[in-house]
Amino acid sequence: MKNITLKELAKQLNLSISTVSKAINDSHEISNETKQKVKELVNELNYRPNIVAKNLKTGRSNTLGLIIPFITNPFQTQILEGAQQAAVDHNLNLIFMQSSENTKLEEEAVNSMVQQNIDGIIISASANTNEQFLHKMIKQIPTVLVDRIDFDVPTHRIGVNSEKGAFLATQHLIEKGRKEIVAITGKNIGVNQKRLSGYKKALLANYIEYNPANVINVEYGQHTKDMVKNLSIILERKMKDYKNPIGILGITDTLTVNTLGILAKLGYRVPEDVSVIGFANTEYAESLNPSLSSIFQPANAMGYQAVEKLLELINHKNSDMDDFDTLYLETELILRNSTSD
Amino acid sequence: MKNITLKELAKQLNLSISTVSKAINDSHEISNETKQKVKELVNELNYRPNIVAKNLKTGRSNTLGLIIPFITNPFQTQILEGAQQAAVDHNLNLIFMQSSENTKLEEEAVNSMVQQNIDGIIISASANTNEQFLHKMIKQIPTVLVDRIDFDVPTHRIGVNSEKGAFLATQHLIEKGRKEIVAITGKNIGVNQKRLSGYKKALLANYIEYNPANVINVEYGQHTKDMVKNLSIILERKMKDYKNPIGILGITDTLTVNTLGILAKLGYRVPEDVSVIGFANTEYAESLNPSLSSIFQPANAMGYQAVEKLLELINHKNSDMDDFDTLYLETELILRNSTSD
DNA sequence: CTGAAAGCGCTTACAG
DNA sequence: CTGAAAGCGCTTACAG
Repeated sequence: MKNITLKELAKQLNLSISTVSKAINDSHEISNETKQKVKELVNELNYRPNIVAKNLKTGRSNTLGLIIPFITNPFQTQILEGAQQAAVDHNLNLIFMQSSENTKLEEEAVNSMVQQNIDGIIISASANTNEQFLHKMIKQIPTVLVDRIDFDVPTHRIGVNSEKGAFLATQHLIEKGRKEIVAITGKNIGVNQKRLSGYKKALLANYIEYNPANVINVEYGQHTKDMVKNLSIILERKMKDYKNPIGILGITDTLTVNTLGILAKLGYRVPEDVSVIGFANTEYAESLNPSLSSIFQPANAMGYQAVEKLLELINHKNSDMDDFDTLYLETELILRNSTSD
Repeated sequence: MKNITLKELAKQLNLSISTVSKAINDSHEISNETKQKVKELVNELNYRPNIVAKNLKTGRSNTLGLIIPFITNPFQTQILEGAQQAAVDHNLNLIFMQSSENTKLEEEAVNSMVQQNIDGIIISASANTNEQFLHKMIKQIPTVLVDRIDFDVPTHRIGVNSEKGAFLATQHLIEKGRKEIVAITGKNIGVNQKRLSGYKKALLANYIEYNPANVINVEYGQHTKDMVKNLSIILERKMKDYKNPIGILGITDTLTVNTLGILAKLGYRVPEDVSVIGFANTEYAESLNPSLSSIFQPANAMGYQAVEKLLELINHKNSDMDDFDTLYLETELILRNSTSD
């Protein structure tokens, strides 16, 4: 089954390749009559232009890249889903790579994508990424930051209004009469700052003094298992020092859901002893133990808009832009059993 | 920042383009001395071959496609993860599309991928796909079936030993003294047959008569919400007819996890009244309500091997093969609280 | 309105 | 061992 090419069409129609090409692309230079004839044959033979050849000619690959820490993280899966949808809508391909929260793998992912002539990259930076690296990356290839955007770099950034989400969640814990409000964060994640700031502001607004001992900072390394073990040890040690009832704010999906599992193992009752709320986008929140109150983030929309912002960047590659957008999408508080007693 | 090309290298080295190309590809025709010089400049200028041009020349896109029903389904995410890893390891790109369990979208996905000169496709067929469609697809483009493989089509298929998994899980429920063993399946999913067969064989092995009323068949359509509602109504109606304690076998991730949520809402105690085990790959099994016993499937390995089988197919495109492999990877029973009382 | 020609960046028979 | 030439399938200035 040989592929039909312009050459073949031209031959059958007794026209030149250029004319056929223009007819297919609806150029104004071509007569309607010719266009008509060409299109008929295109349909009859089911001609499909060779996109690789087109790409070579136009110098683009029509492919975008997405780099995220863990595809199996449901929140990040949703970012991917949104980005993929946007790619389809814009007739582009999307490939993704995982950094596994490892800066070295992350760098390799960027290099590999650059090497493949990817048109641009959307990145949710891994836990220990430094700004230096992102600066370098942005010079190499059009880049948009997504979700983990607390970096001072000259490009578009699409995130979530984490501060407000954290504020509302903390406020909710306080209203539920929690004597101690604990925040669980992952070391060096680009979302901590804003979320902690929301947490602190809520304390302030309720005349509660901020206590650094109430912020638990977990190594957020390569293996979730190690992280869970660490968190487990820390929680076991610290929980008894806190005044009951306790309220916990989880800073990421992974931290929040695993906190539930750990508390169950340690024998704490949720929400009676400890109520838990966190940034969590899992579809399964309803089936968790207990069903989990969460700050829902529009991950899907974030992925989608990141693609659109990236396209803006790619299309204005040459005109030097120096005003970049930072979008903060709104979160939503979804209350379930883990905070209702 | 203009890209370095072979032409540029050739000019700087006072060599022809062909020689440079051959030197870079380590052709035996080229002297070591020349290779040396070329490679030095390659490193110095950080030359990266234009993959698009290479693809045009070789007639391949070096891109594979994966079509799955729902990327947000953790099990399918793992298939994607494995496939992506394999793609990276083989220096290929992977793109994916979602069918949303909709045969029309599925067909569009295939068309779109074919149009883009994808080298081959891995597909986990959506719930109502008919064999006819797959036969047609296989003629168009190298195709490998993954996970949902109960179709009689001439190509490689990579699945899981579902029958054995279902057998062991059912056996486990029986050993736990469950008076009634209920299976929850989704209508027209390509994995039902084998799993139900394992279920039936376990009954048989324990001298329990198979009762069709114990197989709940849910519409497995586009929206999970609708599915949950349906299942909820059916369970509410049927559960009281069954003899306690009941054992439930869930045929998919989605069905199993949602069954837990529904039972909780209906006020059934798990595992006291109803114990639940199912095919489920969620990372969060530990944190479910209660922690979920499951038949773990090597989804990741399935995705990985599907890519390798697809490459076999692509590389032997011309030699007509007529013996195709069907691989059944082994499952693993992981027991947690939802079946332990 | 149509077509001949150049070129995107590479590979690979073929000649020398 | 090196190089000139053709060609992958397309687009697009340019000429007529």
